Formats: sequence, structure tokens, C-alpha cells
Amino acid sequence: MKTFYVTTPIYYANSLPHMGHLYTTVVGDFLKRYKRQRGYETYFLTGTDEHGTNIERASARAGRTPRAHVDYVVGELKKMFGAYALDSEHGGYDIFMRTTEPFHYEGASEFWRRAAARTTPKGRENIYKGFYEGWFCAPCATFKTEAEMIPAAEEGGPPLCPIHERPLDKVSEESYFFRLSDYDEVLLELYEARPDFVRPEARRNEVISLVRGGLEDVSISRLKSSVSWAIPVPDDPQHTVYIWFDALLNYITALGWGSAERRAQVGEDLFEKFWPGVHLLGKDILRQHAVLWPAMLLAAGVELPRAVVAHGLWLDQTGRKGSKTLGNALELPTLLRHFQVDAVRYFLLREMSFGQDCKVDYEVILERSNSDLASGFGNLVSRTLTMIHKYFDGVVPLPDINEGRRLLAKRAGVDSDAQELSTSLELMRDQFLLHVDDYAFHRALEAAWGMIARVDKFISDAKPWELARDEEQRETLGAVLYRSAETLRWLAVLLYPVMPESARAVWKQLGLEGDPQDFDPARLSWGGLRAGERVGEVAPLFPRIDKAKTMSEIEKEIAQRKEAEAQTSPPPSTTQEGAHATQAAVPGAPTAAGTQPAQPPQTGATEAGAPPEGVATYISIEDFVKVELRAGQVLTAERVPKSDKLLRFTVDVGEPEPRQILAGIAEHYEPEKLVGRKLVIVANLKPRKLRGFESQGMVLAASVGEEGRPVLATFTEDVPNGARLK
RNA sequence: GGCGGGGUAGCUCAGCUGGUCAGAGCGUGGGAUUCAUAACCCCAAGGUCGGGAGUUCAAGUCUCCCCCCCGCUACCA
Repeated sequence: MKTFYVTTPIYYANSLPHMGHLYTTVVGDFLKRYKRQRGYETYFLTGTDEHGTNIERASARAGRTPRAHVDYVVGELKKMFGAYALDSEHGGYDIFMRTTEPFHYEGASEFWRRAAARTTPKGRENIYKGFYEGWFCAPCATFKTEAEMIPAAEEGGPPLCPIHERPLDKVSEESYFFRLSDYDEVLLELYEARPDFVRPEARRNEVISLVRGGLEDVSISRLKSSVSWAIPVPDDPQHTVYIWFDALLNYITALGWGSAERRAQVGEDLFEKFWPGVHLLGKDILRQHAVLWPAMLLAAGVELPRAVVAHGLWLDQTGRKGSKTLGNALELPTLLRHFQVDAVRYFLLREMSFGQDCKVDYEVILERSNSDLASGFGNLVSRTLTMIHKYFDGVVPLPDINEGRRLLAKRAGVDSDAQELSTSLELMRDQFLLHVDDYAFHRALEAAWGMIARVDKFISDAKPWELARDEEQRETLGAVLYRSAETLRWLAVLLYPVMPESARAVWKQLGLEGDPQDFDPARLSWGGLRAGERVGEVAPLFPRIDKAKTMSEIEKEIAQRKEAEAQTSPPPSTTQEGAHATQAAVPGAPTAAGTQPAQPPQTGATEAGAPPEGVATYISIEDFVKVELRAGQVLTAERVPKSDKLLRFTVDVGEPEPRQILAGIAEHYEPEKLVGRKLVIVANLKPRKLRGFESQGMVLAASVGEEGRPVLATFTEDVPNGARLK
């Protein structure tokens, strides 16, 4: 039997359920149900990533143990998943994976050992011990590179995380590294050989250019003394496994890879049966899944996933990412209170052009529910079944029109056979399947709704209520209603993965036996509805929502919540509501020079608050004196290897040692001609590494013309080296 | 700076390899109808297809230049 394994990311267990969780899980659930209908044996994984500093901190804040904390969050997530029919009980996920499972520890350890025992494609050891030092953001669970932080507010203070606007922690420790840098070529070959490995294509391009730019080794451990809530590094109890390395492995440990315990639970062959799988994820965690993860698997000699499929994010109406602090995120409890589960599921799959970002608010959902579901699908079910009750006492009429009555039917504008309708149904079905297989769920649903419109029109044109007044047209009337009802049968099957409960309700209202989940949409054929069978009772599937009333209720709730939050809780520490758990980036690795302590970020690192272009703004003299400009003299100048733009200078600025300064002017200046030249340099700029060399300052140059050609600033009179400019 | 994705009706977006491609849905206005959840059906916007130039018998659809938005990335220090 064909198998299909699909995963969502495992969500980081430090925050309560939100749209991002719901969305990816709905997509996974949809795919699982769909593939199951298509005859695959399926396995659907979702779950939580439960280790790391961030969990430790969140639990401490909440006054719980980490374990109690993650249990609590898991409980909330499961409740939400249950409410949306995503859990096992409702036919959804097969496992709610937790990285705190003992079998995961076992599998992850095995994986580490396996990787450590093997070499990289370039013949070096996969895992080596190094030393890591840097600024660490706990909520992000990641080290920040200099470009990724906000300068300290006060002198000497720690820089801030741009995402959380919290001070970063200085972390310096021995660490194991994964030699990711040796995998760039293999990965590029992979993307080349398997164009569908990363989807959609725009994301694939991104990943390729990222890898082309070269990869750095990644730190994959922390000292146990700094992060104890984690999996111990095998054979080195002083260290714990870094969260990303740990988390990604869940996709295979869940299937029993590397764990005798798990295999005993689920059977010896679960992994062989279902791996490789398809990974669904938000584009914010694409790198980890498209770069790190395959490299890890290669390192351990495990088969690569089938595909890494990235979707977009949900934005508010102004295009900002939904976030708790901004108050622009949709609240799941509110959603649940005012909208039907299947309406939300439908909305999520229909509204977002898969792969792209999408704007949402409650009103958009409400309108989709009313127009597509209440007026569209629901109404078609309702009008069809009502007429069958009314005109045929609730018994499915005959599909055919006898020879003798065909002219009559024709006169009423009804084709004597259903050929035309059944053909377009098949066409729609084929498109639906094609689009789903291409991850274009919104297109699939669009196609289905085109069919609904078609049948609505067919009914309006045939005017059953007029046919009903003419006893001669009884067969025509029956045929019209049969066609509509049979279309609904097809739709119930096709839409089952989207809206399981509603599809079943339609099935039941049509008086059908069995369950739409057991029908393969690819094998639907015209005429499955049996004439003479009784249809069920008619009940509105998607009651129309009173927009004015509901919207005002929702607004009231939002206002109340804001008030409550303002009173009870301190400002939330998490500002970003990432679509997924492990939202952080893999930490950067040590650079060639090794363990340079990170310097306080320099001014100007961000452009936030920059004045509008062309508008003069004043700075105070205090601002100016912060900039230490000095005269300097070029002692040596040379091109930086493998760099088009950079020159490396040593400059005498009147200090005991000359400074090394890099400047991006190689395209316009010959290094030899610069030796001995007097320059103006910024002496108190935060040092920064470029191409492996630390630049301890900045050379001033005019930027001329549109291309920004640099022209070095200099003096027309002699000045001593080190003279301050003010 | 580089790479990628976009800029098409009020809104959300379709429009592949150039010639009914100037469209759909929603919203709005009008009409018709009553089986249905005031639902369904019909008609209506005259939108410079971001701007400009070019190729062509013919260009949202190809080429070049420019502007704007978004994403990724960088040797912008």
C-alpha cells in the first residue's frame, strides 16, 4: 500500500495556541485526510518542541517546573486541536509528538552518535568541539549576530534583541559544532536534482542563493550548566543538545528511528514504512528545514525527506504579521466562539494562496462564511433537499427521463441526459485533485465552488417550482433534482478533507450510507446516488451570520481582553507571534578567528527612526561628539582575497598599534597608490568582521553620483596621525 | 548592493509558451424570481493591465530602462 507521511513543525511549547499553529495543522490534517481517501496509508505528525532556555524561563515566570509548563501548553494545544477536529479522536493526527518523550532522547542520542561517527562529504568529522561566544536571546533561543541586534541603550549595556526588544545575554561556552559548511555542494546538488524538494519555487530560489553564499558551521550544544532543560549530549554529560538539532529529529524519532523503545510501541517497521515524509512549515523556519535538516540527515546517512513545503504567514489588514502585543492577531477562542469549525478550516485553505502571505481579520472570515458557505454550498444543499422533500416526499427521484417525455424536458430547457453536467463534474474533480497535489488548495476549492455556481444556475434555469405545477413534467423535475443531489454527493466526498463534519452532514442529509472519507474522489462516477432512497432531514449547514451583531460582539470581546490584559499581566515578553515554534534561527558559528567577544553594537546599525530623506534634522552637539573622527595614515593597503570590493588597510591613528580597517572601495582605488595617504577615520566605531578580517574603524569617503562612487576624505595641510576632528 | 516575488476593476486576486486576455469572486447599484439560509439567477464598473521606450501584422503576455511594495541575502564599516 502506498504510504504518505506528513508533518507540521513541532510547536515551541512556550506560548499558547495561535493562528500559526492552527493553520499549519489544518493543512496537514487536510492532506492526511485527502491522501487517505486516495488510498494511501497515512501518518500525520504534529506536536511540541519542549526544550531550551526559553521554556526554562517561561516556566520560571509562570512559577512552574519546565515539565509542568510544557504539560500545560500541550494541554492547551490539544484542546484547540480537538476543537478543530485535528486530533486522533477526530481522525486527525496520528501522533502528538513531544521532544520530552524518552524515546526521543534515545533516538536523538543515537542520531548524534551516528553523525559523529561519520564524516562529511569533504571527509572531515561531522561534529567537533569548539568554543562559542556571543550574544544570546533567550526568547529567540538563538545567538544573535551583530547585524541582528539593536545597540545598547546606555553605554556598556547589553544590546537588545530586535524582535523582543530585550537585553541579550552574553554567553560564552564550549560547544559542539556541526560541520554544516562542508555540505554546501551536496545540498546544491540536491536542490538541482530534485526541483520539488523545496516548495514553492520562490522559496527554493531563496534557499539556493543562501547556500551558494556559503554555509557556516552551527553550534549544536550548550553547556548543561547554562541550559539544563535539554537532551544530554551522548557521552558528554556536561553538554546538552541545542534545541534545533533536537527538534528536527522528532520527524524520524516519532517513527521509531534510533529507538528500540519506540519501535516496541509502534512496530518495527513504522519508519521504513512512512519515511521519507513531507514537511509543512512556515516560511520563517525554512532554512532549518531546507538546509540544516537535510545536511543532518546526510551526516547520519538517513534518507532525505520527500519535500519541504513552506507556506506564508497570516497578516493583519495593514500587512503586519499578527502578534499578541500589537493586538492584531486573531484570537482562537474568539474564532471558535463565533465561527463554525468547518468554516474556519475552509477559510484557512481557501483564502490563502498557498505559499504567499495573506491578510486576515474576523470580518473577512465572516464574509467568506456567509457568501461561500451559507449562500453557496449550504444553500444549494438546502434548496435541493427541500425540493426533494416537497415534491418527492423525501425520496430520491429517478435520474432519467423517459423517451416519450424528452421533448417536454427540452421545452423546459432541460437536457434529456445528464451528460453535460456529469462531464463538467468530472472536469472539476480532476482540477481539484490536480491543484491539491500541487499544494494549490485555494485553487482546488475555487474549482469546487465553480461547480456550485453552475448547479445553482442550472436549477434557476430549469425552474423546478414551475415544473412541479405540471404533472407532465414530473420526470423532468425529478431529473433536475437528481442531478443537483448527485452533485452534492460528489462535493461531499471532495470537501470531506476540508470540512469533515459538514461533509458527513451532507452525506447524511442525502440519505447515503457509509462515510465520505471512504470514497476516493478520483473514482467518483456519475449515478452513485440511488433513486428511491429516502433522503435525511434538512438542516442548515452553515447558518448565515448576522454581520453587524457578530462584529460588534467581537469588537467588544477584543476591548475586554485588552482591558483585562492591561490590568492583570505585565507586558508580555514575547512580541512576535511566529507561525511556529522554534522560531529562532540557528546560531551563527564561530568565525575563523574563533572566539572574539561580541562588541557592543555600533550606532547606525539600524535605520529605525532615520529622518525622511532630504529633510534636515538636527542632532545635538552631544550626539556629534560621540563620533570620534581622527586623522590617520595608511601604512599598508591590499586587496582582500576573494573580495571584489574590500581593501584591507593598516592605519596609523597615533596609537601604539596601527589599526586594521576594511573599506569597500577596491573597485575605485588601487591599494598601492594609497599607502602613505592621510585619511579621516571613525575611530570609535564598533569593530566588525568582514570576510574574516576585523575592521577596527571606518574610512570616510564622499559618495558621488548615483552609483555612489567613493572619494576618500583627506587633508590639504599636514596633520599629525591621531588628530581628532571636531 | 545582489537574488527572488509582486505591482491588472473599490477589495482579494486569475490571466501558461504573445493574437475573444481585458477576466473571476466579494462588495455596491438595478432587474427578475420564490425551491432555498433576504439565499439563487440576470444586467451594470467603461480598470492608461505601475511608468516609459522597443520588438512584432499583433503585448498585462517578449526585450530594455525607470518607479514602488514584499521576501531572502550581503564584502553597504
